[in-house]
Amino acid sequence: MKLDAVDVRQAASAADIVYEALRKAIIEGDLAEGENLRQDHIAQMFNTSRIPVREALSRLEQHGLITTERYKGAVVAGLSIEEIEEIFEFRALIEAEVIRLAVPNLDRRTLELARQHCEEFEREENADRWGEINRNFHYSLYEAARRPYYLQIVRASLDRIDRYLRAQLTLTSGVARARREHKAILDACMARDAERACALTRDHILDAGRSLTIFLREQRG
Amino acid sequence: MKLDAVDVRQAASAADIVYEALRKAIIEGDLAEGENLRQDHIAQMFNTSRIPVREALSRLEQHGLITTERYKGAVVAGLSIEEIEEIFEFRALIEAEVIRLAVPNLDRRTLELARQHCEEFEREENADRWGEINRNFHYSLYEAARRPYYLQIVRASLDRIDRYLRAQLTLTSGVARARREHKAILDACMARDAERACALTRDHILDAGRSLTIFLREQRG
DNA sequence: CATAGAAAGATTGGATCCAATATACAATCT
DNA sequence: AGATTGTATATTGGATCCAATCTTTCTATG
Repeated sequence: MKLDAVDVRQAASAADIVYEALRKAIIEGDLAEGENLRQDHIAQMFNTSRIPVREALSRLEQHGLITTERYKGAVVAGLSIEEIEEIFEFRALIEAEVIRLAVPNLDRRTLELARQHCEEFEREENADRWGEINRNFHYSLYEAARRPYYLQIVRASLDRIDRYLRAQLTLTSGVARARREHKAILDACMARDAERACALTRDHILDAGRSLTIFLREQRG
Repeated sequence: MKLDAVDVRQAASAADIVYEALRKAIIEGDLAEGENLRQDHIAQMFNTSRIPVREALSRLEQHGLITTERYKGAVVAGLSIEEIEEIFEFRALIEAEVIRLAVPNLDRRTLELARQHCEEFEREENADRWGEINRNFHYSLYEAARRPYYLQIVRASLDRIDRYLRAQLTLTSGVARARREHKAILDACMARDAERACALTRDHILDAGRSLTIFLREQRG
């Protein structure tokens, strides 16, 4: 018998589907911050009842992507500049450490994959895809750290600020710098220089954070 | 008009109450790992319907305190020794950094509060209370870092391993060492020595982790 | 006796219904 | 007119009901 068996136990529930769709929409900035999320409205969009929607909203709230008030409903969470700064600082700490732990475990295959993502990020001209490719590049390296708990936290913290990071890439012409920095990080990884990869990752994130907050301070007044 | 107004908006919903109760029970080890959590059963215990229970369970799952399988239900999550080691390593990284950031902001009042928690931890003989006092001591210092996002992560990661930490304190006579280490950390804070407080906190957590994993390896075979 | 398969019971996921609360707006009073 | 109260509507939180799935038990059969 030849077929791609999938684990039925993890088939997506309605709540899973709604959650993933909303998460993606918020991360990619398709839902503006402050926008109301009406249970009924969303339920109709997905051809389901409000129950799975409520579960999805509950999960989003736990991850800080929306805020809810009793009897008032959910709105897409916005972050103050201070909060954004804090999350970038946090990411710099964690992701630098993750890279340090990853370098000794990098094999030829993983490095080749990372190189491909890096090149794709260099070539890609469609700004809408930068966020995703950027994520793929970093994750392909992070995986080698073999630290599922760290990675879960990294993912959650990246989710919170991904919208802003995408804005930073497109609106402040941060791509050019990101491209250079990615190459430098990849180089350090290929040279098995954990300390250098760690320091470069840290600076990469802090640079992006600084550039973003400068931009936001101008924009928000 | 003279009355103590409370903000009605943050009155607890049924789901909040169930969530907090289950969280506490899991953290404190009153619910054994692997134990089934039947929606109906819990609903009856709290005199409510299954809907708020389901929301509470969903939140617990997001925080990793339980695992659920579709149509099968929820069980209290257990951690492998490797997972426990990873979380301790992670905590050492974060909490050390938090203390470093906190020290410059420590005022007389905060230090006095921390000193009281420290003394309480020294005096307390009831092992059931060590976990909570330990938490209070560390948190009273961490607050001064003024990093809400970091603290949220710290809380979540501590929640995951609190059961085991409590076991470590009582079963491996880790209290004596914890008491010494707390005093050393407090001393460093009072001396405004951020680097020393940082290093001591790091060692404090790694020590506890090592002691715990040794114990668990014996116990679990 | 062991085992495959069917039937029954238990449990979860989702839909629908009801109650509690918030918001918007009209009515009333000064 | 402006402020205040009452009312209608919209929306959420929770209860109840139904369908899908899992688990257990029972039975027939070799």
